[in-house]
Amino acid sequence: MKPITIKDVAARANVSCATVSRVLDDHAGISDATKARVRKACDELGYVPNIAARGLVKRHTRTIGVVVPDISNPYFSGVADAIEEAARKSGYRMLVCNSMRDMAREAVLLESLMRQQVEGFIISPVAPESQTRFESMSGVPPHIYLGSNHNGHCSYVLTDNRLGAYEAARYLLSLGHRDIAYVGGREDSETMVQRKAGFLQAMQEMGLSGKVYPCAKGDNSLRRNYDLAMRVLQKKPLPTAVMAYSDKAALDFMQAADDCGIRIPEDLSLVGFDNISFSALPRINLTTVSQHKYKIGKLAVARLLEQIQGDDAEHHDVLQPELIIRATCRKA
Amino acid sequence: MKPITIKDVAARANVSCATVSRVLDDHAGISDATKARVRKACDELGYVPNIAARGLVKRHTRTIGVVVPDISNPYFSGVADAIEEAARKSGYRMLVCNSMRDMAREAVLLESLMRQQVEGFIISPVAPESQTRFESMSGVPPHIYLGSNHNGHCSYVLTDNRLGAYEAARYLLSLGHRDIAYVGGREDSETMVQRKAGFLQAMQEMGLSGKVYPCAKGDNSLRRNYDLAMRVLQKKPLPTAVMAYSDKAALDFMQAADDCGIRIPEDLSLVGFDNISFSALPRINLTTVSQHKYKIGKLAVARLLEQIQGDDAEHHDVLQPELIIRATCRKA
DNA sequence: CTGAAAGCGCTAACAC
DNA sequence: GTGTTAGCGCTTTCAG
Repeated sequence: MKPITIKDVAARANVSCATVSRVLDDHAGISDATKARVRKACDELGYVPNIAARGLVKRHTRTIGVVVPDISNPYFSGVADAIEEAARKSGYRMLVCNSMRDMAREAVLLESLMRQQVEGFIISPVAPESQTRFESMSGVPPHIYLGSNHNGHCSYVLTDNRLGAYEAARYLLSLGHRDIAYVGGREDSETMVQRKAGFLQAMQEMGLSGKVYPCAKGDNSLRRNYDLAMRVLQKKPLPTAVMAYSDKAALDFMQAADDCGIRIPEDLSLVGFDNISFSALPRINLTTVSQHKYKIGKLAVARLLEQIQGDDAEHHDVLQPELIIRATCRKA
Repeated sequence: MKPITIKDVAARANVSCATVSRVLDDHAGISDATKARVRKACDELGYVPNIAARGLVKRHTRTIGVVVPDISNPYFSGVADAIEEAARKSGYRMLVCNSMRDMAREAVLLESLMRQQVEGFIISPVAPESQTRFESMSGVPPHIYLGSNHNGHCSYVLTDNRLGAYEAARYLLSLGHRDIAYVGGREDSETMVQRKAGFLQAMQEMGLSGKVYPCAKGDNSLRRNYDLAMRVLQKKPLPTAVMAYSDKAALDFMQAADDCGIRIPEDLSLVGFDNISFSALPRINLTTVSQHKYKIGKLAVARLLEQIQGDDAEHHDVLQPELIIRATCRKA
């Protein structure tokens, strides 16, 4: 049972392929009679147009690619959902890929997306070097960066990471904490650099020096945050508060603290970053900095579509973070 | 800057398109000299083959579709990850879609996948009626069902839902619970029917009757589980234990219990189903029934590929669930 | 209003 | 070894 093509439909409706194509594309100037005949033939045959063939001749695919470092992280799946919705509303399809924080894989994915003739893509790069690589490639289609892993000379949409971390640190400070540790994040990530800078700035303004414990470079293991937390939890004296790079890192930290019998917030205050859905869970109730996933996705699609339509201006969209105070912090 | 085609490469390397095609496809019998020349031209031009054009002539796309009801649920994103990995290892690409538990959307997605000429798909259907619909359509490619939402006359891979629920109920019973409520799930879901049956069977074997509180039909709101939990938590007397349809529902139940000041497990024991990653979080520590996401995904791909290669036998793969005892249950 | 023909980028016979 | 040709399924001139 080989696939039904436009020819089969044409034959059955006693018209030419051109006519079938026209009614399927809703062209004006077709008699109602033939229109009906063609539609009927399509139904009877169960005809499904081959979108690739169409793309070939139309020279567009109405498809965008999305590549995120970790799709099972609710932050990224939330953003991807928002992108999908916005894209669909504009008649575009979305292809999502998971780079798994691996630059080599990221490059492979990008090429794969190009082979599939995406008209553009939205990427949350593994590291700033990703951009360098893209720029060295030829024929890279329009794209928008998500987050801070780029050199600034490009279109991007991000949450003000520095500000978010700054505000979180200020909050901890206002609670009387002075010995605050920053935990998690990879040093080769620009996002990390900025969050760390916000943290350090707030500390310095108080004449304090904050300690930073980044992830070991190149360690992408699932346990990396947990292991790191364990190391920090051995310190004596224990910091009175911890700012985690992300909610995911914060949750792993919480796990480790639990396993050590260190209570949060009684013994140690904790704040995250991202406001993923699971941070609002009962018992977790993580105080965190919120990024607006929906706005980010929507804006990224809008910018990408502008770029696809020929707007070659650089757009820098910086969204404001919001401190969500829940239950993992208390007075020092 | 229009896209580079095989012609451009051919021209630059002073060969025919056919030759370029041959070296790209690693055909035997090409002189090393031309091979090198072609490769060089590709690099210099930044040529990226158009996979759609190739698919047109090869009459295959090496692509499979996956449709899940809720990609932001870690259970499904876990399965999708496993599918992607298995597919990639066999030289296939994966397209994931999110039906959002909406049958109409599910149908649209399926057609969209067919337009994209997927060679087959793996679907976790919204409801058993989905299958009826697929069967009424013509030209539907090979496919594998995930879970229980089908009539059994098809290839599927699932976890033994009845057994899983049965074992969870037995566990609760062994702890001395007698007043157990089953909460969540939609009644038009076959998965629900089976889990409910396992629960009820265990109860009946003890001469008990279990109460079941399903979600309101058609309610896909984010709050549905929470609202339902609230209703159950108003009951007097309160059941001493609750079996939730899924971990997600269990987590929402926990939230509601917290908000009511009802303690888990002190006042009420709770068990979930799925063993999503977040159930192992500190403080959550949900006792649950585990489905093996990785095995499920891998097996589904293997079966689908067999089917694509012409094996038209029906395969029914039923995986054993595993009760994961954590900290949300205690003696009645 | 509709058909014939050319061609999108690529590969697969079949020549030479 | 390599080129020529035809054609995958579709849309789009250009005629009529």
